[in-house]
Amino acid sequence: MVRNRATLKDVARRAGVSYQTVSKLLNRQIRLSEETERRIWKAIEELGYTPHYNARSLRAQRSFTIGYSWPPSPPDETNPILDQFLQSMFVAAEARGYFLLMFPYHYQVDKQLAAYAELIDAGRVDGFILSSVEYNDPRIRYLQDRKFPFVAFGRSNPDWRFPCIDVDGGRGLYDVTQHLITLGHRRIAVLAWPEESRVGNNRLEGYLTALSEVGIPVDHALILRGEGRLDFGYHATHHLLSLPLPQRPTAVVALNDYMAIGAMQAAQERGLRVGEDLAISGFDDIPLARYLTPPLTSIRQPIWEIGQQVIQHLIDIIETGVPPEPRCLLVPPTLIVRASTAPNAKASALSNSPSAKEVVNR
Amino acid sequence: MVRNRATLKDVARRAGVSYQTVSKLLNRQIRLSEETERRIWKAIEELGYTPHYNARSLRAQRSFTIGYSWPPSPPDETNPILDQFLQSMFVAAEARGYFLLMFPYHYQVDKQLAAYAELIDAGRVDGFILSSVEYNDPRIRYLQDRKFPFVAFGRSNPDWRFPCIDVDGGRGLYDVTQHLITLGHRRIAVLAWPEESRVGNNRLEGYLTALSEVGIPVDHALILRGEGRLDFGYHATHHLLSLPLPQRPTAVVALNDYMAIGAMQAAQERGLRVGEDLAISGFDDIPLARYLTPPLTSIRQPIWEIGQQVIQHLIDIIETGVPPEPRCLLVPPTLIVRASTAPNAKASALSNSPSAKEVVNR
DNA sequence: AACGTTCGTGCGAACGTTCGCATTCATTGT
DNA sequence: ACAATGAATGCGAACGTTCGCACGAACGTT
Repeated sequence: MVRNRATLKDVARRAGVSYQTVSKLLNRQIRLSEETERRIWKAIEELGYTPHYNARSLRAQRSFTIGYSWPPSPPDETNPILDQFLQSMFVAAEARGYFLLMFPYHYQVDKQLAAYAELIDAGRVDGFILSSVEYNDPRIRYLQDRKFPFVAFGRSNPDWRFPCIDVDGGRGLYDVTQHLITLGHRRIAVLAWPEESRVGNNRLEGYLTALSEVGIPVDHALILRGEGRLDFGYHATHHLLSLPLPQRPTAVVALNDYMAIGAMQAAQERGLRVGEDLAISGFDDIPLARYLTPPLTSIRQPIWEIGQQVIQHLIDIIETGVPPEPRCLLVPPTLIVRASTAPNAKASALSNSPSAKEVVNR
Repeated sequence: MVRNRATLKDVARRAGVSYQTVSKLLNRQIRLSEETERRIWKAIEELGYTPHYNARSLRAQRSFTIGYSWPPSPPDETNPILDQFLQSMFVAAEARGYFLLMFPYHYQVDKQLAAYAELIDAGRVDGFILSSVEYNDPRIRYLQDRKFPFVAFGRSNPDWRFPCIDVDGGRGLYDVTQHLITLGHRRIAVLAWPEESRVGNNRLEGYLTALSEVGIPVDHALILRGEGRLDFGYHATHHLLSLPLPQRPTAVVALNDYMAIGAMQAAQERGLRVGEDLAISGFDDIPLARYLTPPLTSIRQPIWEIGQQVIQHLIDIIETGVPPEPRCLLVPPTLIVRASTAPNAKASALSNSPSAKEVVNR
């Protein structure tokens, strides 16, 4: 291992100043004569000097590091936003001189909190990003208790005040439901998540609002709850399609794309043409959605933007010491209309190939 | 921010010893009288002492941190193994007291190397994990030059010597090709990657070996190369299916699941029953594979195991200073046989629902 | 009785920064 | 002409560890 590090002292010696002067120049805490400054920069250049991270952090009591941990996805699912979210966060962090530190996610609460505590006590991180936030999330309670900086991607209890950013899933569901209503649908089923799911409830609200706005009564037989897997979408849709005709839905809104795909399979097995005989929509806009037969209408979350915001916000809190406004920032998702909710047979047939053109709302 | 850190000196004072003694006890560099040791542990416990990371690293000139960066997946694809690979790596790292540091991937070579150089010079990492390694990878050259520890997930130039672990993609393709031959197929097409693709070439070899072993001549019209996208699989398969009957393939082996899905769509559009009229297989075994209609035969990479190995190996190199054996370790993937390569019509029809049972080879 | 050995513990220094205050020197106002 | 100002730089200390060596006591050996 080649360890030829140049230190501040080396630079200073070569530039003929004291090493503290160099430090201050680098931290912009001082104004030097043009001449001296040039000499110092030259020396830095020539020696290829890079400040030593641990020394700086030790003295400054700051780590320029942000901790992040997330629950692994189950073996039969892919996390559709992970890659983009992470990439967006590094880029935002790098721009301000920070890096991300990753650590394992523990489901056991005490182990989980111990992991956060250790990183804090060891001075390894200046703040955390939380995701997959649920009701009564113990991490939020803990970090608030310790007054340690964090920003959450996702909301928690409505009466808690903490810095967070979330996709307005309710808005997404409102948009797609309204879209279906405009197409003439009146009996719209929804494949939802369990009642404990905070994200699920937020989304469901948008559906209910859209219905009530135009005076369509809510039919609770059309709201089915499950674990968000493809199987559930498949079986639930079979169930819906075997309801007596007057109650049978003409459209199915799924809270994620996997359930929507299951729904499509069920419909196709029964000989229904998706988009014409039964409209189906998803959520997440996974890459595959546009390639399905027919292409799936879905809702795209502005993940890149969220990664940027979440990091900027956290660094602001770290560097100013004060959360500017601990309210939750909601960003709207985008409805992507494709053939699975086509207005009529013709549109559906035309867009049956992978190169189908898409309609993006907003 | 509550900053009530206890330091070594606090612990030492309370236990009535010098702080260096406490340090040595924690690092197991010393044997103490039972009595003293108990007092020290008690003090540590009572004060909730956690060693300060930056101080330790500064003195020890080690960061207990591993750097990792990977190319973001294009917007119309999901990285099917990212989540599991990362999770596996943190768990392995944590077990040995390390964490992972993530940083953005730059496509421009000089920027890319600058990122690696800065992390090294700043003393932020003790080693790197590389992935998406290609021929003549500049990162490998650079790190070897600097004699800085790293382990690659993936091979590079055959004549380069560096520590690496890779999935034996050739073996995977050998297995699936042989499987198809056993089912009676003789004209087996392959949807491959561009010639510059190292991974693609490794895999293709297995296909060629399997054919030559049973004396089937290679038909170059059946080897189509493209970018690994769904569209390519779709169009290539349409092309294959319009070949004159004697040259037309009865099976299509795709180098990833997305191309396989495209192939399935093309076949179905032409009214062919996948698994009966045309066998199709993929690679990666994405979660969706088992839910397709029919379920897709694919090849599963032992990602968890690779994450573990890659980290263990790197930490061994870091801690001993010597790469034990710079050869590439190849781990075999697993062939998952499903209905898309069913031996006959009956099997195919039976396994047409999401709950179809799977056959796992090896 | 004198002499190594081992055990348990302590001490001073160093890792490479940043921070606060002190110092030098030229410039300015009166 | 002299104190007061300000600009440019230097100095010592501190951050919390780990490392190498030294030291005294207890013990068995010659």
